[in-house]
Amino acid sequence: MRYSRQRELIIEIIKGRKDHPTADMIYYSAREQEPNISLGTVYRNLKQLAEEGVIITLETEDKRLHYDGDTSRHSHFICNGCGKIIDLFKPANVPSEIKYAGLTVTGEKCVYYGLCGNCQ
Amino acid sequence: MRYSRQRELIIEIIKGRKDHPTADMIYYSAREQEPNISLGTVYRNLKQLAEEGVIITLETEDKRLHYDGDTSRHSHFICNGCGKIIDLFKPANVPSEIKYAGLTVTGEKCVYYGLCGNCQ
DNA sequence: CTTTTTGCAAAACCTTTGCACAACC
DNA sequence: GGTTGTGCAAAGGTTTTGCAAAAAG
Repeated sequence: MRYSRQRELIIEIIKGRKDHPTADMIYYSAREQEPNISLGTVYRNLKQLAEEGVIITLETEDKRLHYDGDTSRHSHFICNGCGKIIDLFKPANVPSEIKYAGLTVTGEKCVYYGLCGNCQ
Repeated sequence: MRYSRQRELIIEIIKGRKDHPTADMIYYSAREQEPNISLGTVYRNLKQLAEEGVIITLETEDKRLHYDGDTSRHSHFICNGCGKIIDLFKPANVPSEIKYAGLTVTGEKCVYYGLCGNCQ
């Protein structure tokens, strides 16, 4: 991966926020500093960065991919009221059933749904 | 929700298989018994059934929604090799961090990624 | 008879891609 | 200079929707 100003900016944006933005949120944010950046470039870089493991993707019920700059092992909570995504740094335990089934686990994505403090 | 032949068929298809099909897989399966059923009808019913809690949705990295007729509490394993989705009936534990954060959990979706027995 | 559901086709939506040009090394 | 990345616009794939007709109760 070569250096590119656009990619650095995208990485900086994602790593600098904790709200798990979608591609177009990142696009609009990027345009503030780089007015000519295109949506295609944003998508291309996000895909590449996710494949390289620099960032993480979060598949949610809103059908849009969310991105997370924090690659440490953690889970997420999504509020059914306001849609906010909250990091949970105590990840779920891998079910013991997995070893009996002969499966090798290399990653996990656990999402908890419910209501946040403001919404209940 | 009124009775409809098409909806009954869709429910029967989903509840009758354990492979977590996508909308179009269900559509093709449904057409075998109901040749004139439309994709729109399948999508409309799947959405409705998921909202009513009759079936469950699974958001995966392949960007297509998968449906699960088993609504009991369980997790999933997705093989990075063959894409197969395997049920894990020992669900993950809810992280204790949740209660400290003032969150109320009403649901969870845990997906484990790795390789199944055939792919490693 | 009123309301819900359907089939069809078009639209909406998010994401990917082809291409010529620019940037990187 | 060869390769990778960009901007733009068009295309792709999945899901939703408007509408008139059909089915349900």
